[in-house]
Amino acid sequence: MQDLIIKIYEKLYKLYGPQGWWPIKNHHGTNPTKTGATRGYHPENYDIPKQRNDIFEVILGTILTQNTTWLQANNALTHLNQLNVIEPEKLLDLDDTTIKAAIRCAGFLNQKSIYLREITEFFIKLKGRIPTRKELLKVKGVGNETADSILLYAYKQPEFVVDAYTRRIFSHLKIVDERINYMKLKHFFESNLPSDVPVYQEYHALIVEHAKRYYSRKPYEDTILNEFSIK
DNA sequence: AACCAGGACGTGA
DNA sequence: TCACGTCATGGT
Repeated sequence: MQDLIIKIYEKLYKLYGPQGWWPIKNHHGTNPTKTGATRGYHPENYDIPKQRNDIFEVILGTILTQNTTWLQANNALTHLNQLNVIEPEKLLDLDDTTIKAAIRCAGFLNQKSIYLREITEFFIKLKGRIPTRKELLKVKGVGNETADSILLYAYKQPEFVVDAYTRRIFSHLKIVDERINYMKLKHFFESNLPSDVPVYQEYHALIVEHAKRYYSRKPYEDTILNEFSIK
């Protein structure tokens, strides 16, 4: 099984190459081969984010992209950037109406405006310390995937990120049950991979990239990974 | 015109 | 624990 999970990773990596997640606005690298590419990707640079505000920006992005496309989340981030509030203290100074107008394009503006405040207050209280997963899950608006995304992409901690695409692909290949819950699927990957941050970062990004192409609408016709299908 | 998008929360079995 | 409705905008 370990062999299978690694082989799928290698196949996807050869197909799409390094993805350069998580995109950062003020990073000017681009990856022109990406579908729907926006600026900010930094393939093969696993040292990003480093600055406090860049870490903060990744965290804002994890909230904003919940159940929406990255394009819309990125537009919301652009608006926040224009307001010069991709800095925790400044974001808290901004009134609710302005925040909602800025993030409106990412959907769920009422709850996300609350979530952004909650995670921002939490971030400030950390004073640079890396949060635990349990701490993150206590923050309103941070569920399993967002917590793992923050840990893996903002803080470079070896926490595998699972999303709807992950379950869709691997259950379609009959490797896992389609009703497997988040934590079991997460542990499935973590127990079948070396605990390596760049690998975790790339694997999740590659899954998203592959799923966007072949798993957005039924019937799923994945001829690329078909060779790995069990039975 | 329905369906989907890099989910989370509250509720009731 | 698990299933379900709700939250909202924008693209296909």
